[in-house]
Amino acid sequence: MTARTTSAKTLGARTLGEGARDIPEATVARLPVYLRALTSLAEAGTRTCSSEDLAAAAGVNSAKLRKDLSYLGSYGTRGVGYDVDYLRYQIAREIGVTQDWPVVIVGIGNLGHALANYSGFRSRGFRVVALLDADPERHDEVVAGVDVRPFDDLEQIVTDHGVAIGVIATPALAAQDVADRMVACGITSILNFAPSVLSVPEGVDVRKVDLSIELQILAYHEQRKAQTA
Amino acid sequence: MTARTTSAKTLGARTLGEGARDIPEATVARLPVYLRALTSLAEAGTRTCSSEDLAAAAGVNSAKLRKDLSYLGSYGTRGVGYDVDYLRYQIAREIGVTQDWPVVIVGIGNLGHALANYSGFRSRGFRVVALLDADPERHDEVVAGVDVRPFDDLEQIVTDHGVAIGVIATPALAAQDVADRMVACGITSILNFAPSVLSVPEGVDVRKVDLSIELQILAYHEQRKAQTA
DNA sequence: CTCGTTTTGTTCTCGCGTTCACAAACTCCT
DNA sequence: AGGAGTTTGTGAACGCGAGAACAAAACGAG
Repeated sequence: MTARTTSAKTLGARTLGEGARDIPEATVARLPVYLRALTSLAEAGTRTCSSEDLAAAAGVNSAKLRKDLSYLGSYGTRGVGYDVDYLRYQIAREIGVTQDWPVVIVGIGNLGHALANYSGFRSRGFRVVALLDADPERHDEVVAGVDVRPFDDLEQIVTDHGVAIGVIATPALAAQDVADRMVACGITSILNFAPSVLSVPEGVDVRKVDLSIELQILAYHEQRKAQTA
Repeated sequence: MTARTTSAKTLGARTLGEGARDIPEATVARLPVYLRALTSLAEAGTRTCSSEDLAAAAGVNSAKLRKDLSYLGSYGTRGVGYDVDYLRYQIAREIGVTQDWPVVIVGIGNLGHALANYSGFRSRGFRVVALLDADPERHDEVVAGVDVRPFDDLEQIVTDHGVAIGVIATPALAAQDVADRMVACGITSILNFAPSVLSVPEGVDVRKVDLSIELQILAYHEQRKAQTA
């Protein structure tokens, strides 16, 4: 009853006078893809594109794309298409990547290293303000220009920088403890790379990325292919 | 029309005399989670568990869990629950992780390192048989007990080891080329970590893991929280 | 100004996935 | 042996998302 992943249900009950549109979760998950496709088009010098073009670049159906964009508003021009830069800005604003998001990463193993160095974060407004690890031997290291600090500094860092998003890249056993500490400090969004199910209170969003699960899904389909062949 | 992610549609049209059950895609995605939960229960010494117990450990609704398991067969006992070891074996067999899956990883940057060292692969039957990189400077390195080899060795390795699954951990620009080469060598399942949309022919499964997209989804919800507050 | 062309925004329908609710089946106790 | 208590497996209802199809709107040619 506690563990809650990002769910559209709680967001549906929103009586906001202003924008008030609640975008379906499936659409939210695709907006970043559209954003990347638009960036790619802009870099190629394209000023305007049709929904067909953009859908092809994003790898989705054009009807689905138009419906997704319609949740944001009417940013296209019939008979013409979408202005690449304008649409890009609108999506970026809607997702929230026009602002700066301070992020802490806990667990500086192989994966933590990779995440800290990942350029895709910084380019989208995510700024790694701290790397934390429980192991004192790592506290001298400097990874990606940020030095590794003890896990107990979490609260200090979170309050100092106003961190709302935390990334867990620890072993499975430590993940729940880290999550609890994060929540206690005021973090309300967690990206969990540890292979464990997290329990968090209402109002905290958790997204899970599990590398081995993805491979297992592929293995299942691969096995099916082999059986019929 | 070419890019196809793992879809239940094509699997539905299957006239297999034997097991012939086509498991819904959503269920397939949860089976690895159940598998991990069962392993965890087994390590804790639990011999038997109810659907309620297992559902709690896996972080899902118990009704959903029971329905998911019912696609595999009737492996429980009413009034008692499920035998942990037995169910674990059945799920593992269904997914295909009882067998050995040779895997190649292309792109040995930070993420490639992390993937090569990830213990969760080996423990589930995935064996990294080769690490490939286009950069000649890396061909001397040994990562996770496997030495890095030139990308052109791909075909040789795939045929030698019967590799069916490939992992792409290259920059975005190289990803499509790598995918094309993989497909040409006979690889039919690709796990793509590069932030780009892959085009592959019918019959090849692609799963995408995009680190920055996950953060952007969290940012969207975080922004919504802040707006109403 | 009018007509034809292009492309968006939206409505409608269908299928999948989730959840509830309950009958069937098993155990244990008396 | 019989009944009370559990727990599974599944039928049915419901809601969300995908895709097709079309009407509304903009543009350009004549």
